Amino acid sequence: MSHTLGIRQVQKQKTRQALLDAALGLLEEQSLSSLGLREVTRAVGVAPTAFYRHFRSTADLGVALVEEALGSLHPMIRQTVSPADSDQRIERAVQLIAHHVDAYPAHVRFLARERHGGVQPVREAIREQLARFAEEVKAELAKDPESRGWREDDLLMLAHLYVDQMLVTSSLFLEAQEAPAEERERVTQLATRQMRLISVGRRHWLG
Amino acid sequence: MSHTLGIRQVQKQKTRQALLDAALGLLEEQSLSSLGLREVTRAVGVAPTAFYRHFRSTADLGVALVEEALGSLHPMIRQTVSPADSDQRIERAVQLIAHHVDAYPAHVRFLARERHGGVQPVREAIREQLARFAEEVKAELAKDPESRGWREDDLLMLAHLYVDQMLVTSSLFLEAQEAPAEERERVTQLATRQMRLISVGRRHWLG
DNA sequence: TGTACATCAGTGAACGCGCGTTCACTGATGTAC
DNA sequence: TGTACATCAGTGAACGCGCGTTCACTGATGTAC
Repeated sequence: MSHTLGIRQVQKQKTRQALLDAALGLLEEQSLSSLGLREVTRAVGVAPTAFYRHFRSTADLGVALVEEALGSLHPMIRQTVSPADSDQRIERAVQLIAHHVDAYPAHVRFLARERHGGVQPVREAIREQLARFAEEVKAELAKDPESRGWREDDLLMLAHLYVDQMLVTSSLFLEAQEAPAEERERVTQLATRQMRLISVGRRHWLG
Repeated sequence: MSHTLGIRQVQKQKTRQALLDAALGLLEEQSLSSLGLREVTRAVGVAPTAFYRHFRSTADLGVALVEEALGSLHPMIRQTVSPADSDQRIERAVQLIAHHVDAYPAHVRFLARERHGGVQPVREAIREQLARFAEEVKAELAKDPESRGWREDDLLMLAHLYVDQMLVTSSLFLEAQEAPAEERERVTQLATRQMRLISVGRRHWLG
């Protein structure tokens, strides 16, 4: 006996998703703190007042976008960082990032923009998600034999370094999105070597 | 025979600076893309139309703020990164960053916010300044005996890694600005160890 | 199955408000002689 | 030094416009019997 949503619920979810999609599109060229509620409803084709049936404010919508952009990414990150030969793991990670930026450029741009943006609840939501990523990366790194003898806080420090580096790399791919393949390859090489340098540091960290 | 500015020029510069200062203050709690021209002039106490005597638009004012925030920092960076014992250099850099964030928190916040913000000319201005920093850091690193045998593009890759790491560290100090000394010390330790790990990677990069 | 009532997603008019920009202006400062 | 004119930073009124929010509403969907 499966629980199906009623017609009303289904339609409501559709409208909500349309508002999120429209907002994300509009945010390619501005920040959340200047996004207008009427702008969003106009893009969807509903009355301005319909907005309030789904979100309290554009800040509230922003928090929902953070969940949409990062919530489903945890399993992927875990798998990407799971133990393997160092160079393999790095190649895997860089490919994952390149692919993800290609598939969801607007989400990536939104995160880069609002991580330090003008809307406090959204900054906070992103900060929380990134902290979760760091914890998850730490847990995977801890499985490596290489991590024997490491202090807990040093492992977390390293995990944050990797997470930040992934975000830097995402921004680079995003900027190179419209560029010729040659430029994109240059970014791939740069990102790979930066990750490698960090991994070399990791290998020689103790003693 | 020194050239002194006339009364008119001096007064104009004062008003211009007041506009920049007021804007920077208002930007602590919002992004440039939502900053209003009238908001700024109201904070200064001049008529809205006076704004146009100094800037074409708030985007134009933003570009001026980038220059103010980063333009004078080049000599300091150069000196901080100039050759020295690795641990000394890292300590110097972290102290410089902590001190700079304390002295100019609004400028630092502005840069973090607008680096990926919604105003294209401002993003571009920040990008250019950061590329200059990376080139300057690269030039200092090249002086180290440790850099023998390094390819030019690997040196620049490393320089970018250090510059990005400085920005990450600035954001951490900014978030910890109101926090107790204990938390600030924790940030100092974290930043120091991250820089050290990168430096260890550098030392073992070749071979 | 049919009926009577409740729910609630989306509507549309209305509001007061602050916005960016235009324009002709004023009066202190600067300059030429 | 004094006079006559030019410059130009800042003014203040006016404009049309889009904003967020309120409110009572409509009519399709849901529920109880």
